[in-house]
Amino acid sequence: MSSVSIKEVAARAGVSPGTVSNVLNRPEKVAASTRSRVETAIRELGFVRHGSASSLRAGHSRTVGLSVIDIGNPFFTDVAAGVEEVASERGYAVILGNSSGDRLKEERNLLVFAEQRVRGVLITPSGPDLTGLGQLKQRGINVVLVDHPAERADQCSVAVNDVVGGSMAVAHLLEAGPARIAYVTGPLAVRQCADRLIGAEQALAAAGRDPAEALEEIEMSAMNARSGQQAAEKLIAEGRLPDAVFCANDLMALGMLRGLLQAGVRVPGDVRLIGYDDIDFASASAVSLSSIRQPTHRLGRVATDLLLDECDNPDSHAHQQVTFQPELIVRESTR
Amino acid sequence: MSSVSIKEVAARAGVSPGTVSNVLNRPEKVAASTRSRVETAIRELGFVRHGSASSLRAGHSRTVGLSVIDIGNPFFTDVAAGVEEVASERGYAVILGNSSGDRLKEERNLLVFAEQRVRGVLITPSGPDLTGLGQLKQRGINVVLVDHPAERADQCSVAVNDVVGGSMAVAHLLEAGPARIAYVTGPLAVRQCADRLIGAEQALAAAGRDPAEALEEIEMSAMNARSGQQAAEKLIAEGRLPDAVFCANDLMALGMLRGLLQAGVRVPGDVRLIGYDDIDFASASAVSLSSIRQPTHRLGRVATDLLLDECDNPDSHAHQQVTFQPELIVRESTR
DNA sequence: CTTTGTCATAAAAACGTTTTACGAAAAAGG
DNA sequence: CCTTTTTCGTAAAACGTTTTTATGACAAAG
Repeated sequence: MSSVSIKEVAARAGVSPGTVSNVLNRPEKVAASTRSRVETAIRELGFVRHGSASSLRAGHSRTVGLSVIDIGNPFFTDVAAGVEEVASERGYAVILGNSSGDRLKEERNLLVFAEQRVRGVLITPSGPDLTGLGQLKQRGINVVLVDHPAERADQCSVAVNDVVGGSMAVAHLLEAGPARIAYVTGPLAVRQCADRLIGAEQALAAAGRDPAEALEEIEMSAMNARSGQQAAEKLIAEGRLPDAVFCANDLMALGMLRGLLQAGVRVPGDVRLIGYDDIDFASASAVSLSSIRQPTHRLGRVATDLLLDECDNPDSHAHQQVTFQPELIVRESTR
Repeated sequence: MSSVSIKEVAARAGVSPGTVSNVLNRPEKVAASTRSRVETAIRELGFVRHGSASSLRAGHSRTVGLSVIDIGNPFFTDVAAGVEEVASERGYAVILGNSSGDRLKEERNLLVFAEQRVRGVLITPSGPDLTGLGQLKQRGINVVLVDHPAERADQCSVAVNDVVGGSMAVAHLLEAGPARIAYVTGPLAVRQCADRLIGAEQALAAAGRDPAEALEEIEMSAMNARSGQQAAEKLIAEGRLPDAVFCANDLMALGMLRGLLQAGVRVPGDVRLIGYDDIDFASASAVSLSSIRQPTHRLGRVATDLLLDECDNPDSHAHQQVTFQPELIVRESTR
């Protein structure tokens, strides 16, 4: 109720409102004695700056929007944690939006962000169509793509090379000798899934094998543990187990692991298994899971650094498309 | 850049700015013909309401703050997903803060919320000291406690009965006959951990056993898979394995499971194991984990419903302290 | 002792909405 | 046909900041 304004602070400190604003925003512009007088007044009155008034007048807020595909996936959770860290350090608030892979929901999120006049948006697009983002940029809202390389040089992006990751995974599976491999994936319309497949095929080709023959694709609609287990049941029902399985993410790999073990298939004895993302639970499962590690937390941090740099230094800012390299983590499931 | 204001919409529709505002906020107050004229003008110009200006004048924003203890824990992730769903449905934006169990960080979050003049705050307090929340309420910001029962009747809260949950877990472990049980927990200063211990002791007492003798407490500083595995190593090093282990959350239980299996201890053969939270990964692990399920998603949804009801109907709103009951989920690890 | 320049502060005008008080026109009532 | 009520719109005043321009004091320069 009792909202104390800059005016009351000014009155108590015996200065004008403008001076209080200067203390808040350009402390160096005001004499040390007045400054400390104002500061104690602020403390005594428990004044908190009114963000809306501030951003209305200043023309920009101290918030960023974060739109992710699935907040339930540890991958995105780690990214979000990194984003929150940096934003918080630099005095920005994070507005969270969960698109659930739904284009409509994603657009609703962007509308909310626009209404809040966020300073910038961090987004993992749910699909290949980025028109909505162009509109944001027209409105002066900066955009950084997360886990999605920018096609054009006029914007920042952070991503991890999924082709390389897919290649690493399959090359590792082939180390044990020629093998028939199943690639269990989410929708191939999802860029990450498609890129990992390309990498897998490259690795097979490099080993002198024909992908069409040595690689079986199993495309599921969801990318969670349940769908991984369903894929396992399908493989078992068909009766011809592959020598190795590469899952497009760890959630699916964990489901696959469970399905295989339940059916009495030994991992890695009968089937070698590798996942993707290296989520915490990958190492905690009973047969610890080999995986492709992505620098998730760092992804979030760097994306936010880029975004806030763009916001705070619009002139000197140079757009960057950062690509990280994934890392192979070998554990029991492929030993 | 091109920020179109309500004025330009008004000009194009041939009405006054006030009328546009009415179309936006009280559509029933304006004649159908003018309304549609205004609406097409809005569409044609791509007008988006300026949230800051709106909340400055109206005195309240359409945002809520969410402060959680660990966004990396699937428990909180599920809660957050529920919160985001409801908020989004009702046109509110969610500002996310991660306290990491750090009191200072939590206060910084609350300050940010206050600056943004959020309509309300959803918070899982990181400790027993709730003074910071009192200040918020003085400022007219509604507060709903999440996973923490309110002590006083003047505010809303949603929680799950942790005493009952702890009791359920241990009673279930005792079904197989008298057993020596280890309770592997996070800091007992955390209410949830302490309550689950109380429940555990009650269950033992009800079975006619002396808790001091039949229950060993192992208190770890963190509540993740790593600390669970450390606890397992400690138990094994000491050489006297309990008959059953109750872990204060599933992350610790998964670590415990891994530690035990690696040492050749059979689960549930040698040691029966139960966790808490029933996170997705509990059922996906190779020896699927018995657990105490909490309605996490629902917790988030109900909390947000209560908060927004309090915001939108301050007069008719009746404070509620909702307590859910947990549910025992039996899987392989205790069969 | 004047003039010039510097600097801290004051005063006032924005920012884009919502809201209040009020008028005009239309509908209802006699 | 004249009142009374109702409906629909307008104009203008907020909301709490930031920012620009103006002002006055005081020091340095002449």
